[in-house]
Amino acid sequence: MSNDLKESFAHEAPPAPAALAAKVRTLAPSMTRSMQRVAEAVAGDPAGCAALTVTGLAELTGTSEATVVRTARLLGYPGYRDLRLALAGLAAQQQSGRAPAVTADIAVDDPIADVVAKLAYDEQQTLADTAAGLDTAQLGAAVTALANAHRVELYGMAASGLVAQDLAQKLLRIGHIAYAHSDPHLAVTNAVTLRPGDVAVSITHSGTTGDVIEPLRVAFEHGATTVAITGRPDSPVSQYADHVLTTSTARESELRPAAMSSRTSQLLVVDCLFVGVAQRTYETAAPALSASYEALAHRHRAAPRK
Amino acid sequence: MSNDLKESFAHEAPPAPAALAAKVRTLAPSMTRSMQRVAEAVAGDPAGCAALTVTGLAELTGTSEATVVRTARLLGYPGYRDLRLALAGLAAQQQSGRAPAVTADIAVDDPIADVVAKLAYDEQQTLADTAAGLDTAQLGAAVTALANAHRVELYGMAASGLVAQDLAQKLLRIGHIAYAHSDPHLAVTNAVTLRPGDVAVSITHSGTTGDVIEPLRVAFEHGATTVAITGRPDSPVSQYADHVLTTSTARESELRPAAMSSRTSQLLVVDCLFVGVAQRTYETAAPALSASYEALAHRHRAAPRK
DNA sequence: CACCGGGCGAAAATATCTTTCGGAGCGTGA
DNA sequence: TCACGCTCCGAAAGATATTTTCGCCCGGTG
Repeated sequence: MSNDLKESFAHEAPPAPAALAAKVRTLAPSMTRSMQRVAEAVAGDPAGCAALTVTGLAELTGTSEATVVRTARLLGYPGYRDLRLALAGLAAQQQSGRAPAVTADIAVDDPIADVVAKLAYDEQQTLADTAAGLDTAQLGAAVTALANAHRVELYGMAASGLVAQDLAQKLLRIGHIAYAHSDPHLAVTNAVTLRPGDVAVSITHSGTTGDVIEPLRVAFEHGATTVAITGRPDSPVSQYADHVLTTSTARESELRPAAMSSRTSQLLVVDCLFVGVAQRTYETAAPALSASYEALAHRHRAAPRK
Repeated sequence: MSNDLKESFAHEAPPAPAALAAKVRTLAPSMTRSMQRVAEAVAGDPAGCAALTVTGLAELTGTSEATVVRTARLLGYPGYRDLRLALAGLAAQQQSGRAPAVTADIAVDDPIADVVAKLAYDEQQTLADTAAGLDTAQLGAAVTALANAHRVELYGMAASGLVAQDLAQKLLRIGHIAYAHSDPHLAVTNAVTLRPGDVAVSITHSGTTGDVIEPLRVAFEHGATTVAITGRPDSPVSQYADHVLTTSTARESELRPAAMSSRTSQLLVVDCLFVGVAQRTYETAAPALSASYEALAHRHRAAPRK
């Protein structure tokens, strides 16, 4: 009961979240000298003050705990504790506000933390670009072909070869026959054996890698369904591709070779293919997935619970 | 003095500001039941929890104050008070930030366009989490070791094996001696030949893959510098690692195996290592890079003029 | 010069957080 | 199955931080 009175009196309903600096300015004139000192410190360095206890802030401003609490009250908070929380929030907002300042190229003398931030940002950008630029019709067609394929052969060299292997591994896990080839000779001889109903996939960022174009051509001519994953949809590789999936091309720099972002982009495409196939063949894919988990269980040491 | 030991063990240097959800996921498996309850509440409703005292949160989660504090510690904060501040910051960020995008799991009947969007978003999230959770001190140390290494050997199985190969390929391109191994037997026999000045890197998401722990142990015992890239910093693999680089753990679902996001995360770490090494050895790395470009030129067909 | 009133801080009172300690539950090996 | 040892967990003591109380001090005033 006595609470009712108390609450109705504290009509400063919403404690300001971010509009704190403004509130300080508004209320400053009505503050006493000591309180102004506190308010000033708070407005000037929210992050720093958030790290301080009442006592700490009192000392910093050369005042007392009581004054700090009074100031917090004046600013509309129930006490210092809540002001401090608001301060932490404000600091976090400011922090995140100036985040996207890392678009610059990576320089030789960048500190390691910047490298991490820039790389992460660039790769995020690459993912967004790829997703935006992906032709879902082509993707759907490719998924259909893969899902119904009797056999899938993947061709890719160097970094793209790893992407090919990644897809092969995943398709194998859900019971599809899929192999990746990095040896140009074997790739071609392998392509010769393909027939209608089989699928060949070539992965090349430039679209001009002869070593993966050849097997795709052979596969194409033997009647297999062919898919190209490339950053250049108008490149030679597309000639022999029934379905072309376009990866994005990010600007590269000396310290960030194109292989990096093209790989990210290719992997996203490959993941989409995989999930698409898994969806279409869910009946067999799901049990195959869990079976492969169990089969590997004994190769893992007991996990530490603590 | 006795403190030194204690602190050096708690090498989780920076209390996470916004990467809290990621940290919860990373550490959740190593948590006890009660602590998981707390972590869950915290990750689920940062704003709500920020308004609660230790006692309040303990009651909400049906646990005790002690457990709440323990959880806060595990997450890298000195105590609950600091976790609470971080929570307030997180809440403020979420408030100001845009709405949470398509966070839903991928369903069997999702149209292909949704699959693309969800995968892209999830991978972006993974990148952000990884970047936020990466310990730059450990990363820097690992880079230094790699840059000065006489020889680098990489161990990884299945998907992680591809990541290992990716790094090996890139290091080779800038003139470093680096090889990736996927054959457990060869890996161990190879590790035996390592000596001080050499570097061994094991990549395993679970941290429990015996096949890559063994070679790392052997390398460690032979005096080589060892690095572990894992999603579980407290797992067995870390035992033999001079430097532990933590990758993020995303929630997985049936159609989105953990391998997908862990691979993304691992690749970011590996890219950071590569760029770091390239920076440190720029004098030799730069010419090596352009030389390898030229060497491959003749394997590309004429690019289409338009 | 005595008085008054509000601003202010020291210190008590309270709330909150941290640590300690021992009991309960659980897996392990005999 | 039972005893053992282990870790997990919460109650309560102990330490900090916050809020409140109380009265001094200072400047203005009659």
